[in-house]
Amino acid sequence: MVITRFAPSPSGHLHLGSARTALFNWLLAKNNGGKFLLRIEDTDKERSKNQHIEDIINSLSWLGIDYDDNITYQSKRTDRYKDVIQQLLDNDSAYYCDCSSEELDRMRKEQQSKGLKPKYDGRNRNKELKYKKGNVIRFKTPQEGSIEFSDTLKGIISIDNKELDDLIIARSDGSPTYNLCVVVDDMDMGITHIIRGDDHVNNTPRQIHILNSLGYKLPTYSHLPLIMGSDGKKLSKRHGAVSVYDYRADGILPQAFINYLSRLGWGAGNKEKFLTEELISLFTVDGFNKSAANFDIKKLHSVNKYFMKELEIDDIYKEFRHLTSDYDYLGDEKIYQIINILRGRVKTVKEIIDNCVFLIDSDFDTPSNLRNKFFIKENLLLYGLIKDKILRISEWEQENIKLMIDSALDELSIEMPKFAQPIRVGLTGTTSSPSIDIIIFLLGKDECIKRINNVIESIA
RNA sequence: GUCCCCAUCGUCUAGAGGCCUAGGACACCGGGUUUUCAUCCCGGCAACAGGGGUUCGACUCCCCUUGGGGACGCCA
Repeated sequence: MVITRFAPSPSGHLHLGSARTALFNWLLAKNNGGKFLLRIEDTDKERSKNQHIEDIINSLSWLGIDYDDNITYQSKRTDRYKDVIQQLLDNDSAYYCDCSSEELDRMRKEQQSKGLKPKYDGRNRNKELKYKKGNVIRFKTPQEGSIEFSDTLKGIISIDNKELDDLIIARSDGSPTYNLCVVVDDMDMGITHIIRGDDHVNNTPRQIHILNSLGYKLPTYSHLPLIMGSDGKKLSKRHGAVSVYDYRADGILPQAFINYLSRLGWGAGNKEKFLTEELISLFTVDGFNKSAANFDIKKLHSVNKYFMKELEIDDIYKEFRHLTSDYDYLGDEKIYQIINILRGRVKTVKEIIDNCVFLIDSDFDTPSNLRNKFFIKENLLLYGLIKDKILRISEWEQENIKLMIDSALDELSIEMPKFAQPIRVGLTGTTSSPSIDIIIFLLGKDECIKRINNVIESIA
């Protein structure tokens, strides 16, 4: 059975790149009818926060990425790690080292000044030091030959063992380090396929050496190139939001986010748009791209725009309610109406909210240039007429409002644009809005009258 | 600095030696529809980093150069 995992360290919000890693691992498991496991790498007590764990889980669940079995917490597995470290010590694959941080710093500086790659030189490797409080434990990396492993994207990667060094597997306080924990966990969890960021390529040979000395079968590796910013540089805050949380706050739909993320570094022919179910059936590691992809917010918005139109209204409603409670008093029916009318005009859910402000606030400010242009004596007749006609509508339906507008145009004998703009500005304070009949319908009779009265007053 | 990886339109990508006059999507530009704005529709601009090989034939294979990314922690 295919078993994949996502193993974040809870030191911040779920990052865009991590979300993509999670997604691909999840897709691989789903496509194969396997399992997708979640593991929290919280061995760094300083940086790990419960709040971040919660945020990561929430973000995954928002994206629709669910995990199987229970969450594994590394912080709860120290006994197991210690057993394995002892096992490595016993079979001569590890040793104690008493180098101080200062000594190591000095050593690295010296190496760098000679143009060498900074790494531990193995000075205590054969001293057979005994346990002493404050010692670290290092793994005995083979010193000769090279190590090869196969990566589904990159093919065979070969690294000279001389490039590696004896990495620390237990800190001076006895706590296990990342590379050790990863190996033990992947082994214990039965992980068969690992999809992770490119930045781990250099860890892989180290992990394989540990895996080998423990006698465990290697998983299949896929190392994805990292996601870059729009300028091809490392993705960071200055490129905009980097956490999934922020994109939700900006009104991106989870389906759109999944679609967009999946197309960064992966593809299935020319296919651009798909829902999660289809994505699962389409997904294979063969679709991975070898070169790094740049994150483009405009494309995300365009994908989101597509889903704003295509999805069920409930999918949008859900996000709408998540983002604001300002409109609760309007009632669900009205909110559905607003969403339906605005969804085809905007890129994000947040824009729906931003663009329907005129519905709650009748004291909006109309810019002076618009007032000067439209709130003039020549339009008094027009405003008076529409007020009169609105008052006389008995059944408040869109169809009747349309008929009312038609007859107003007739009586005034003017073209639609000449009529619609003054009304639009009077009712919304802007020159850009949905169709005028829809606006009148949404505002309701009383509110329309109130606003038109305000306009008439301001002219007089 | 040392090692590892990568290289098709501005961006995401299609392309597995002849199917390529290099396709699609986003962005951009132009036109149309429209009750303003947006949507929508149609059209256009636009790329195989450079140099050597291999081959009857290279975007596709090999090498070098250049450019980009990553790693080099008692972080993960």
